[in-house]
Amino acid sequence: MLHFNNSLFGGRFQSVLGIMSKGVNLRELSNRLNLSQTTVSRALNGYPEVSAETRKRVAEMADELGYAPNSQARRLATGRSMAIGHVIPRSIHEMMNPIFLEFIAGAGETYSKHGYDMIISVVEDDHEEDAYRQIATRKKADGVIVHGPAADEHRHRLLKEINLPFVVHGRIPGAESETTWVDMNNRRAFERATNLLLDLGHQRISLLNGLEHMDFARRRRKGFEDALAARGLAADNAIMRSSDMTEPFGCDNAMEMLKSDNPPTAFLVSSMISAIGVARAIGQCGLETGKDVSIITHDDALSFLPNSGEVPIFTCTRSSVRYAGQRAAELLLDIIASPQREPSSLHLDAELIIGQSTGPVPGR
Amino acid sequence: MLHFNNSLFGGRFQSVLGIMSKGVNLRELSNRLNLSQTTVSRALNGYPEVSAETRKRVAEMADELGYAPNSQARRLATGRSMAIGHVIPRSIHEMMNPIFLEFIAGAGETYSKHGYDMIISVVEDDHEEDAYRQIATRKKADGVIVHGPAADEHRHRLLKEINLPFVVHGRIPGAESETTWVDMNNRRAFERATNLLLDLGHQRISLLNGLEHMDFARRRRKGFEDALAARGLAADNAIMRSSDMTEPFGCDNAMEMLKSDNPPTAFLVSSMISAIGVARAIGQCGLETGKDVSIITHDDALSFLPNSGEVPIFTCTRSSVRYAGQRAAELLLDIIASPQREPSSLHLDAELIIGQSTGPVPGR
DNA sequence: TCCGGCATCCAAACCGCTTTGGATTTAACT
DNA sequence: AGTTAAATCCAAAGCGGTTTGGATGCCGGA
Repeated sequence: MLHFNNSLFGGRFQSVLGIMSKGVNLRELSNRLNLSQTTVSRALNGYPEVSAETRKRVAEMADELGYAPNSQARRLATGRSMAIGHVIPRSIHEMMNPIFLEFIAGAGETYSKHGYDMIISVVEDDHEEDAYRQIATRKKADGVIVHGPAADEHRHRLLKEINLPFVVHGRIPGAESETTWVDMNNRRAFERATNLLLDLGHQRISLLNGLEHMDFARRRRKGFEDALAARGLAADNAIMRSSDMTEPFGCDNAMEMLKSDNPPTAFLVSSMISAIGVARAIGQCGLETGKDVSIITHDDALSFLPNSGEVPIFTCTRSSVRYAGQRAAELLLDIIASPQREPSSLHLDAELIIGQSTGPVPGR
Repeated sequence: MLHFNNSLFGGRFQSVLGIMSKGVNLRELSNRLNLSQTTVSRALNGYPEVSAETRKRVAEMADELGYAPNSQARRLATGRSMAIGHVIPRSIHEMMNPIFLEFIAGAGETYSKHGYDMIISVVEDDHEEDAYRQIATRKKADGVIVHGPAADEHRHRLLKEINLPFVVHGRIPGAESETTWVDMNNRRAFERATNLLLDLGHQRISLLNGLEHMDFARRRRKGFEDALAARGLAADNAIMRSSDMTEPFGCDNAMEMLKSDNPPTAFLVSSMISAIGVARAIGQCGLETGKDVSIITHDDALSFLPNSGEVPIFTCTRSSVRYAGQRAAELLLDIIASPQREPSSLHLDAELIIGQSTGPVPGR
């Protein structure tokens, strides 16, 4: 009688009758084929020094036995972890924003297309540096994406020091030429948006911006101010706000301003989510969006907030972050594949799309 | 003159003057200490058969050299990948929803607290099964979380077959007792919400539900219908909709119904996002939310859509998905740590919170 | 006939860690 | 003094792949 020692199957032995597959390793596979591990490995990985016939045999047996190489072993042997890291500090993650998610989704598509894994670590703020160091020394990932660069960003220095390939989503002021990044043209987009409002006769425009210690928000503000300045106007701090881009942020501030002595006739908003809040405030004041008060928002093309249709709800500057995610991931994989060649950064342009939320300034 | 061969440093040699750390492995470390790898490994991992003094020496040298064990090697040796997988099929991910993100955020906290990595794979719909199989055979993760169970769910069978530990976010109908899950009481929550509306005199209530091939949406609908039935009322298909929970879904449908001959006086909505849409529609019809028309929504406590304050904007049933994520992750880690002991599932209760969006039916 | 070259395939080293199965030393007990 | 037990430490064998450096056999050309 046959004696089965369970441990032979690595403890994964499941049923004598069932397919007991899913447990073979390279050694067993090569034994079954009467070939060396070398040959089998090469056959499977498409190396040339293996005859077509052998390769076929190997392939067939491999999938008959349900063989798939153990990731850890392969990673150890090759020295590549085949994974990309995304570290998100608590502070960002407290306000876990959908834009991040959408970016991740895009990047994830690219990764899986290229056989890479995506690993995400949420860490305490003061452990962020640690997290990157660990990724590098423990070889957890072959590269990382840097999210949400601040105005006084420093992570890129660390990453260069520890020699961990990276791509920035956004731009690091002062380091544009020495880093690879994917960003949209924030300044230009907000400049155009502002010009549109100015053309419609609006002179008193409120800016509801993202957190201005972030680079993107600074650029947007600059675009806004540049456009005003070009027409000899100055921004009024009384109607500019900066915060996490939540719905209530939009509503509360809009409400307050609309009720003030000198209310804005238009709002330029950094996110659809807050723009929805602004629209709510306008409604609650008994006013009509696009008629009494105009709104232009930036639209990241989030999937759960579609702003499409023949005439979109919101007039907006639109740029797909998901697309940015895809491309950023591609750039990163490029860098990893050939570290010598400097891939060029990517400057995405936002479209300016006219929707229902803008109209000429009332009483003009 | 000293001749430095870069490859000696694994190519990671950076500067003769700088700390050229971050490259040592266990062997080098043990050489420096004149100890065996065994002893060093044990010292570092807290095994008892090492003297306190030695342990201290090891620890000091380790962090002087910036030693950290290579993850892949450790994983290969221990057979545990120290990672949890989340596979998200395209179809879900197309509509990459914020609820998922928030859950992930919660789970991520737990993982990092326990030294686990989180790996996310976005896959084509027809490769979902493959993805799970690969996770198991290639040992990519020690367990997975099953997201968004459908009414006719089958993934749990596969996972049991391939012996991959898992926890379900939500419940699998018919498999409640044989799987570990974390879910909120969807039926009860919607029943209570409906009762509240009925108590306020609303008789004609619209249900804007999530996709009803999903288990959670079915339960919610059941709660709604049960409450109606208990008062001898029947649900009217004309004012019930089911879809991805986007903003326009809420707005468009509410608009259509409000303009109909027999409009609802209240809406029961499955997500804040759609509820915002409903509120917009109400405003556009010149009506007032909470006075002319009532809304109760489910609130997943998404960070970018806070619905708090003294009197929250929306009356809601609230349950934090982030918390669910934390707990689901904990359960999963428990299962992995001690596979024999069946951890109990977790049934979260949603709070019913009165906000500004409900009021007695007009004209009562 | 002999040799170089090509096409195939293999044995063994290696990746960096954990862990088994002792070996050695020291302290403690008869 | 002679054993025994406890405390430390180590050599070497995995874990499951990839990759280097040949070995072997077969062919055509000189």
